[in-house]
Amino acid sequence: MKEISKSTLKRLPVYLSYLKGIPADGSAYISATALAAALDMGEVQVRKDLALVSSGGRPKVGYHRDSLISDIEAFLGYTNTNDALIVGAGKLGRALLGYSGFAEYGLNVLAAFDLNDALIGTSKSGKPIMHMSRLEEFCQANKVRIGIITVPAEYAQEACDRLIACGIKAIWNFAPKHLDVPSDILVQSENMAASLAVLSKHLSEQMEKNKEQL
Amino acid sequence: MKEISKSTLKRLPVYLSYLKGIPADGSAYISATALAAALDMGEVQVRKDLALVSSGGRPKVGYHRDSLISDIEAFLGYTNTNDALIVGAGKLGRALLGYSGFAEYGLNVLAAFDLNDALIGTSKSGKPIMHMSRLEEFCQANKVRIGIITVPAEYAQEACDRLIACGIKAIWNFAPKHLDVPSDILVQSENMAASLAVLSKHLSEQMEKNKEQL
DNA sequence: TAGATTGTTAATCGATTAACAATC
DNA sequence: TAGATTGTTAATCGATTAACAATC
Repeated sequence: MKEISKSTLKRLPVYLSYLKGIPADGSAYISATALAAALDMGEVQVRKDLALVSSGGRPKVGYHRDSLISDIEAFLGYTNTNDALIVGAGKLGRALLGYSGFAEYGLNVLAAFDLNDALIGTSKSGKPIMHMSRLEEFCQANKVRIGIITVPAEYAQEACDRLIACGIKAIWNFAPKHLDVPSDILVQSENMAASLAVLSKHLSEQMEKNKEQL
Repeated sequence: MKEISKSTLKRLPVYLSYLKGIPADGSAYISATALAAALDMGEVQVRKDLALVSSGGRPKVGYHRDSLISDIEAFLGYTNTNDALIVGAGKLGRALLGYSGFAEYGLNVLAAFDLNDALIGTSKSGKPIMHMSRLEEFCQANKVRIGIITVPAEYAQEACDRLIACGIKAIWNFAPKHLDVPSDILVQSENMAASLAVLSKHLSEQMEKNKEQL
């Protein structure tokens, strides 16, 4: 199989969610051209991306929608479920703990952990919030492969180190902090600050443009 | 001023948060080299990024930390505060409504809106949750410039259209859905599915490697 | 057959990296 | 002065786009 670029990897779930959202009463087939038009993307780019994960494309017809969905899901590894736990049961941590939509991506969040005794117990979602002291024990009892970090920035590295010591191989980091990890561990940082920078710059540029027009 | 690339724009907040986290009792100066080392980045890249937003770099000394922070903030437009509102007061919407850390990025979330009467009132954060029918009125009374969408995917386009009709120029979209907007409106999508794809692929690749070793 | 579509090969573009000159 | 650092110019790399051949 050809190497896949990170940009392609990030576009695949976009295709996937669009494909899943198509009403079932329509055609069973969809072309890369149609996908590109619906998502405002270059059609060559879409075609190339799809070619990397599926060989089901037929000239004049396109891709069979359901097969394409399966191919993308298989490629992304959504078919094996990944058990995860959350470190930090603050607002964001609890929101993620209660979010049921992750199952669609093969992500199964088992529990959240926190130092604050007031939070320990069961959340509204029915999933347990446990004390940090039970983290190691829990990891050994369950095959947890993903750690989600939603603690304040100053505790993020510590949380990260403990997760790695527990044998976790991939970290989804929501703390605005760079994490130092061994090279075999993947850190995926959800960089809200970066998004805000893009928004903020757009608005300040627009304000400048308005000034110029006066 | 030179054109700035989107990749640079997204790295600037990373530098910013690192700079802010440096204890004040250390040196007042920091070099691009040191920044690069701390954040695991290329030092030429950091130097080039910083040169775009600040001219305070001095050979052998580096940048004055506080001035560099100011320069980055000014460049990103964090000095003007942007008023924002949230559409969708579900778990994620309420988590964002209650998050106090956005002020640091010049983002001021005023209120959340929802169709569900049970949610209307005041959230724990002290900020109001209002009925969607009052959206237009609220936008006219306040200078809202950013709309944050946290509704389910199927309502996202509708929410987006209403926000644009209210005069909003930038949208931060948490719904897993592509939004169609006029060209002068900026949509920044927080693509959690993309992050999950990266995590999932990493784990499935690692599993394959383990198999090969048998 | 003609036309829509796929998939591939070549060209372009943009961003990163390397090399180096300038400065304190 | 020597060395650390900045900032710039040139080379490389990777991803996107364009052109085109293949297919049903």
